[in-house]
Amino acid sequence: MVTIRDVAKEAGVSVATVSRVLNSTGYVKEDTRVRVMNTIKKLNYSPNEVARSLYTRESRLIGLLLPDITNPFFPQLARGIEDEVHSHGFRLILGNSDEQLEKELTYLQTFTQNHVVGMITATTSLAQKLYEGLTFPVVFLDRSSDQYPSVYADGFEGGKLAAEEIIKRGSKRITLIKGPVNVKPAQERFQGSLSVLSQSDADFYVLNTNSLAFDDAQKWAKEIFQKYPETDGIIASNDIVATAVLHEAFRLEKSVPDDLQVIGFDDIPQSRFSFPALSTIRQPAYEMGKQAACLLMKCIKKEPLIQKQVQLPVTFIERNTTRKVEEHG
Amino acid sequence: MVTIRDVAKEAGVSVATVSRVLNSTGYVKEDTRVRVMNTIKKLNYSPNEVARSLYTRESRLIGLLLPDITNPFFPQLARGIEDEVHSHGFRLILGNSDEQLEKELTYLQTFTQNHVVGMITATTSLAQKLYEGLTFPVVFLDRSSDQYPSVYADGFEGGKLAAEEIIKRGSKRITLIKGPVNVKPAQERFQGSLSVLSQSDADFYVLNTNSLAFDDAQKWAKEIFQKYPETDGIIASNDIVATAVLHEAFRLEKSVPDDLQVIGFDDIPQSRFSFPALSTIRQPAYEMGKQAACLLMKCIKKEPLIQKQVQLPVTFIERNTTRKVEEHG
DNA sequence: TTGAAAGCGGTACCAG
DNA sequence: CTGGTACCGCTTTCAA
Repeated sequence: MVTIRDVAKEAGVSVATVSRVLNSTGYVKEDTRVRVMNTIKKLNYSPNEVARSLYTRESRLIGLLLPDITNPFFPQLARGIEDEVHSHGFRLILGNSDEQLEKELTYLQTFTQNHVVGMITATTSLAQKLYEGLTFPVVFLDRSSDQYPSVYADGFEGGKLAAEEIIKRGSKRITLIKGPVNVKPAQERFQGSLSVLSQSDADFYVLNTNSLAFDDAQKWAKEIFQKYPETDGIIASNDIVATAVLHEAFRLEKSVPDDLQVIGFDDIPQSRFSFPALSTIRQPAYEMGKQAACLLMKCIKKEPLIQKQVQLPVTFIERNTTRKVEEHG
Repeated sequence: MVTIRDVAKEAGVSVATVSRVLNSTGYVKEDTRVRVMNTIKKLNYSPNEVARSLYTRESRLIGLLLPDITNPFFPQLARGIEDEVHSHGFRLILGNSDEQLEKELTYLQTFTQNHVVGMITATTSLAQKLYEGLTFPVVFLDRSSDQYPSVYADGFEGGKLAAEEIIKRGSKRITLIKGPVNVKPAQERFQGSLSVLSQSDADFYVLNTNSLAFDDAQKWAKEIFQKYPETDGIIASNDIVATAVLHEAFRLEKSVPDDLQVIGFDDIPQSRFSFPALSTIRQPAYEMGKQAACLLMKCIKKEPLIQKQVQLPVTFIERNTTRKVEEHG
């Protein structure tokens, strides 16, 4: 491995000088700068980030904590983040928390030990105080925080939108699936939908659930049609759950959207592929990731934050699990 | 930040001793070991990985290079890897290459500069010589290599299987979509299918393509039905492409699987959600990730490799885009 | 069984 | 403008 000392010797200068040209700090005569640059190229030298990091107490690494990369919503976030930070010369350490406090702690420690310059977290942590001792900036993604900069979609509005659209399209006996209590975005949507439903003249039934996984959702789906067979509209916690509902409806030979409307949440890439193609409330995942990364970049560069909270709009994506409504009906 | 010196002072020993208890190396009297452990806990000390890494020239980081985390096949790989390496105390630095040589190089440098202990790559790099100068072990995933340990599914066999199944189920005029030439696994499948088709009595048409993205695939799909409208069986490069084909078939009101059979490749999670549910050749992605990580762990621990090449079997997943065949027909 | 001290490969202060 | 050198926090000889 070629070190800064090798370069210095070869170029006939001191390590201090090499360091200066490397970082473009202090004064270096143009001649020597060029000479050093050449030896660097000649020796194919690239500075040891670890050594640099030890002294400066900062790496070029950024921690990214996600609930589960296998959930199709998160790769989009991750990619938005990567594209942004990569262009600033930063790289990502990735962790999956599975919404478990213990794993989250593990990664917080990893990030600290490796001198990350900042982190982005999209995981639960009802206990925000976990983040208090940290020596680097934190951005919350997909969930809001009063204390920390955060980027999130307007879940409450999304929930309202879902309820409004399903009512507007004629459902009268609506099932509202309440997501896990510890998943904050799911609760916000739930509250949004609830606020609309409670003021509407539709009957509705709230189903408590404790996960957003497909296999679990299949059970909820069965339960819904058993307990509330006359339901003609289902607002699901997310697109995965909605898809499970769709499957069960198909199995029971319910006609979607004529007898039953279904609305999801997220607009994950595969939602357009389901049958019927899923109507859903879209969160701009890639954009959210990108914005979170931008916010973090600003924190790192100590630039003032114009706004700490970035709330991105959600939109209703009309596909085929909801009925058409005549605009001038 | 509390350092090893703080612990040493507090415990009334030298830093050398603290280091010894930290790493369980050398002799330490039980009394002092306990005392040191207690102060560590009391001070909530956790060693600085960067400093450690500088001296040992090894971090606890592993590089993971993927083509694109947004492609649903890869999160599964990533998760398999993460679960395995996490249990050994390692963490991941994640990079997307987009199959671009330049980005790949960037990450190779990042990994080197950060002293990763090893890396797993699932990206193209026709230029395997890129990896030759590396000072840490490399495992190839989803593609095979003669020189490096690698984990991959049997693409050639998978291609054969797809062709056999579609023929067995009655397609006579088959379209074979040839994936991008620089994506090796796609080419292996292609060759596998080709070998079967060329020996069968089916007519077939080969469509050249240069990407595996959905939006591009929609164009190929249109092209297929234009150029070869009488086709009654399509073997797609992967599930994404197959889904695009399905969409176009639906638009043209082709009846699947009665008039047209479609087979995909990968069995990404959403394939069961498509309509009709996609028949496909399954690659055990999570398992592949896990195996690759195991292999890397062995390389890192310098344990002998029983086998350098791990080839995992592919299986035909029969769903609804292929016809049923009576077993004793 | 323990401690002193020499690095690991950079950065940055201070002197010249 | 340039060089010498003291760190950054940890590991590992070598002596005691």
